[in-house]
Amino acid sequence: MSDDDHAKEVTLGRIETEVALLMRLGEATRRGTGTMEHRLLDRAAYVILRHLDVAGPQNVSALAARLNLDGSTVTRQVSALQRDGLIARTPDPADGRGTVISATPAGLQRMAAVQAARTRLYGEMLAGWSETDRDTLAELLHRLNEALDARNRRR
Amino acid sequence: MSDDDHAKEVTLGRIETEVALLMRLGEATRRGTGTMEHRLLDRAAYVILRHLDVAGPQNVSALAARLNLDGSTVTRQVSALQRDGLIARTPDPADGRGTVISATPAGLQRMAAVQAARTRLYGEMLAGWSETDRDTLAELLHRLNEALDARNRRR
DNA sequence: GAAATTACCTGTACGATACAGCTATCTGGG
DNA sequence: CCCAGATAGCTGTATCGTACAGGTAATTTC
Repeated sequence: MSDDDHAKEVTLGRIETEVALLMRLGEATRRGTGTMEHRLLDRAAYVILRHLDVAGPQNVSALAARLNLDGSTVTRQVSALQRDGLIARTPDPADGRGTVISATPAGLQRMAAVQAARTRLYGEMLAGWSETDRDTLAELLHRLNEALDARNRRR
Repeated sequence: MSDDDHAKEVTLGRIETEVALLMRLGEATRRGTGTMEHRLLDRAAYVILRHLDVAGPQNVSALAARLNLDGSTVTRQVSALQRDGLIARTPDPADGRGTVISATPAGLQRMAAVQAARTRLYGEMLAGWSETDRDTLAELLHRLNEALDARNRRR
């Protein structure tokens, strides 16, 4: 193996390590913020509401596909959200089998509160960072996610 | 709010978004690689073996504290690993209550295989990236994790 | 040396998820 | 136009990772 290949290998190993660590820490953080604002919304509920916010009302299958989840999982999550009044189910006028899921104002408001709390948290954590570094992190994470997503969809 | 503050807010929001997305994609990837090498080791097993590898034999409490997990969780994970011959439990000579957990050669080898498979995966995904970008990503992720960890420990 | 603490284990519960199977509906080839 | 197959969503069931509460044994503290 050339020196270059070796360096590349090392870097990839570091990325692997850091991503694994981030997943663990992220989980722990989510759990740890138990009684706080975060707890208003469990994980899946948050991502569903978020997606409804940016992508608009849509049916269960579309949500499942977009979020890489099984349809049954989304069905249950959506049921819980409906019970709490955070989303509404309406029959799909164009397809009798379908149900269109839309976020309610209460749902969007709740989601925005959680989002704000999380953003604030990142603000505290990254207080010592330069704006450039924060920007670069956002950008590289975005590209990493694109790569991961592309790879997931390919199979 | 000044323009600068606003820009900062936007960046933090992006970071929040991307981290959330990464967690989802990471989960999906882990699940998706069902029949592959990854499956040889479920998530917690992998991190435990990894930690034993870098930090050496230690007792359950130390592992739990380091991995931000409840002691009972580690106990069970360790039991499963022991059943599979990947770790060994020995009584702590210095403390009759304690059990020292150490990775077996089989455990280390299995862990290394998973690690290699994951690293290879990152290599494929990030094939189009410059070495500089990969390096920067590793570095920024590392710093993000430090920040997250510091914040978790503070409370 | 008794009281408080600690280490680990076990029972139990919960949340998120997947897969298999069901029903209702839709769609395309004859 | 009709039926065979596909699709949308729901429900039953199983698994995994995790936490919390409670128990027992060993250790530390005063």
